[in-house]
Amino acid sequence: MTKTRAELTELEGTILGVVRRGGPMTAYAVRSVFLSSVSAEWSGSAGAVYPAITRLVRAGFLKESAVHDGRRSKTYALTRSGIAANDSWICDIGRAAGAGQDPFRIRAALWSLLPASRRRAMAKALIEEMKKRQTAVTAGLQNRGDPDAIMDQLYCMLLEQRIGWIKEKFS
Amino acid sequence: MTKTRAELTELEGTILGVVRRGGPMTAYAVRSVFLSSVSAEWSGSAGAVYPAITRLVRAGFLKESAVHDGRRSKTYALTRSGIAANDSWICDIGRAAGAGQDPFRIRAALWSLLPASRRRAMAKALIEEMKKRQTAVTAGLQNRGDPDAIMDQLYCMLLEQRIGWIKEKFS
DNA sequence: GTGCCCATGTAATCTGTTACATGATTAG
DNA sequence: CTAATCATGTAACAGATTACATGGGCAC
Repeated sequence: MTKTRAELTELEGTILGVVRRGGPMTAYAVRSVFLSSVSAEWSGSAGAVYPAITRLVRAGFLKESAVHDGRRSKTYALTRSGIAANDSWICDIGRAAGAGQDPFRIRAALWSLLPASRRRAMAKALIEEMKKRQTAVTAGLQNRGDPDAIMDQLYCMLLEQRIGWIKEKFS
Repeated sequence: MTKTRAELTELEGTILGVVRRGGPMTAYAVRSVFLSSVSAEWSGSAGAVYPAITRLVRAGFLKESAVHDGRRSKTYALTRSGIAANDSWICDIGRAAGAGQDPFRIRAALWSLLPASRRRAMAKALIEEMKKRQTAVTAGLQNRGDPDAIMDQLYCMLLEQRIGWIKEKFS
């Protein structure tokens, strides 16, 4: 009886998704996706990714793939049960309907407490930052053969809606 | 020299915000806010809230308030520096512009991998769940003198946008 | 008086972060 | 050859979760 956790963490599920979409790849490549992504908010730290992959291998969801690149790298791919596990993870309605610990919403609820001048300054700076990120994401969408396309598109929509909301409320 | 962390965690900042808006209150009352909130996604676990409040007291951001309720409860309120700390936390542009580890976006990026029938079933169930949450949040907005109003409103907007997006993409 | 909610806390565990350590391979 | 990048990992630490432990006050 191997002790098995009931559900994948968000990081584990995301790693499976990245490998599934990106084809057989190394742990390092998975990290790079996180490190370079504008909208996937993980540090991509080795201390998280390597242990997570170890867990996924032990659980039988990832296996070392035959594909190698001449380096000393290990390349991973999803197993059958890895695909099944990822399927039910992406179909987890309860989690998909939530917004996580959204740092924008949590703050927005408190902005009314600020003095008007500071609130206006904050709104202006925030809109600028959001537009900058939209630009960065849009540029990324054009340059790449893009695995992150949908996530980035949704992030852009989110930013668009929020910029509108801030303008309406704090201007 | 007391060792002081540079920035508040999301939980710490949120606790300060809850106490600031809700007036002097007990740790238990803070937990109840998290436990009952549809849109603030924390477990409200004692093991997170009590230690966090202890840290905030030690940092000088919360103090035991004079207000008591006849029980053995301790009631907390923000200090001057607690208000200042919360102000700069809610004005943290870098974090406010992000969307956190949004469980919807991460999954949406992978739904194209599902067989069409399963995808349609998932889309239908998800829309239902989202509508249910909208109803719950809307009901809450009417019943209460509401501290969570803005956060819940933004959650509703988010759900509205996503329901539209799912319908457009997966129907 | 007994069950339920108020109220506070701790212990074990898990996951993720930062920072460090190491070495292979390739581009200039 | 040497610097940058590829590549893998560990150690110390922080923060959150679940589950447990405890006890006071109130309603029936």
